[in-house]
Amino acid sequence: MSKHHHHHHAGCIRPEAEQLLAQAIERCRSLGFRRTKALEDVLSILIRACQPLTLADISEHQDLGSGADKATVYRLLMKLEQRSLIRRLGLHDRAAYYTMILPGEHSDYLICNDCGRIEKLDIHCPVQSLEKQISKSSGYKRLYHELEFFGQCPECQASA
Amino acid sequence: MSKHHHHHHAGCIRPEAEQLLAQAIERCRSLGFRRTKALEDVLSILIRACQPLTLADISEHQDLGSGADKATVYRLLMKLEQRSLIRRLGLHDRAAYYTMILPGEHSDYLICNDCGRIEKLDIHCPVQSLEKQISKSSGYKRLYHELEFFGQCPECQASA
DNA sequence: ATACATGCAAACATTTTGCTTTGGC
DNA sequence: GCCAAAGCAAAATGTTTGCATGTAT
Repeated sequence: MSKHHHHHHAGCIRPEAEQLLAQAIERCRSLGFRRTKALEDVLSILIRACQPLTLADISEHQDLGSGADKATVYRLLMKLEQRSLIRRLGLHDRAAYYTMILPGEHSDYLICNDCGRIEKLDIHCPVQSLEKQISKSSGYKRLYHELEFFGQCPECQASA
Repeated sequence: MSKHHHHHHAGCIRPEAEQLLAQAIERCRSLGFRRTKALEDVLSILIRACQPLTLADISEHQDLGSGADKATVYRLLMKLEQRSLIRRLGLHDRAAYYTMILPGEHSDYLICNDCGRIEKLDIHCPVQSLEKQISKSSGYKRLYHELEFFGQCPECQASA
């Protein structure tokens, strides 16, 4: 039972959240989404969260004022992912994680194998430049990458 | 239905497979594993596979001569992972993937978002050196990383 | 009015566990 | 003979779908 704790830090401070939300909604509208409470809530939660969230995280989130059903949230996430507004990450938990795709923001993560804690890494990612090169040599298009570091966090070292 | 095809390439050529297998078994023995057919089969399959395999891939593999039960294979994989003989990867499929940890072999992957094809990348990974640095600044121990590139493979581009 | 979006429940896929039996040591 | 490992079956977890209803446009 050491794994898969969800650490719900209160969302980080994002002064431009309102603005990002408005933009995201606008983007959705132009893609043909209807403006529903569930959509606004899901976008808002994802934008304010400074870490990837699971379907359960979102559909049980206190800010989901609409109390939208898990299936509804799921379908929204699918659609948002297809339209490249969000990205699905595989972070080794059994569940998939979702995170907002924000212009100019790329994140790599540091994950504790014991407690499941996920930390955003503040590093200059050296992989970006590789992408073009790989795209060219492989013929793959629309390339992006995920880089995750796994290990044992200090607290888990102490309690082990 | 475009995702999650499993591409069972015949295992790549690995001339030293026999040797690696013998070593792995020896390692297991020294860790207290009993020498069972299921263990030998699972190790053999993982060593000969040149790509990560899911639990289903392994427990339905033709080389699993013993016909070991899925639960048995699962428990073996758990144990092998705990003892760091294999590594579990999250490659975005719903299922977890497993791959042998071989000395001096680190792999990064290129994965098609449409058909699920997984290709091992033959690149000089620029992240290795970051690990020490991150370990130092974060306090995490036993660090390793996963780097995956996702995109749309040429075939899926054609059929899209 | 029409389609898209939702809620609820059920189906699926995969992982994980319980318990009895088998077999390595 | 003892205890780890295997087999079988069932539970648990998370994802996905079907269908009737509600609602944004």
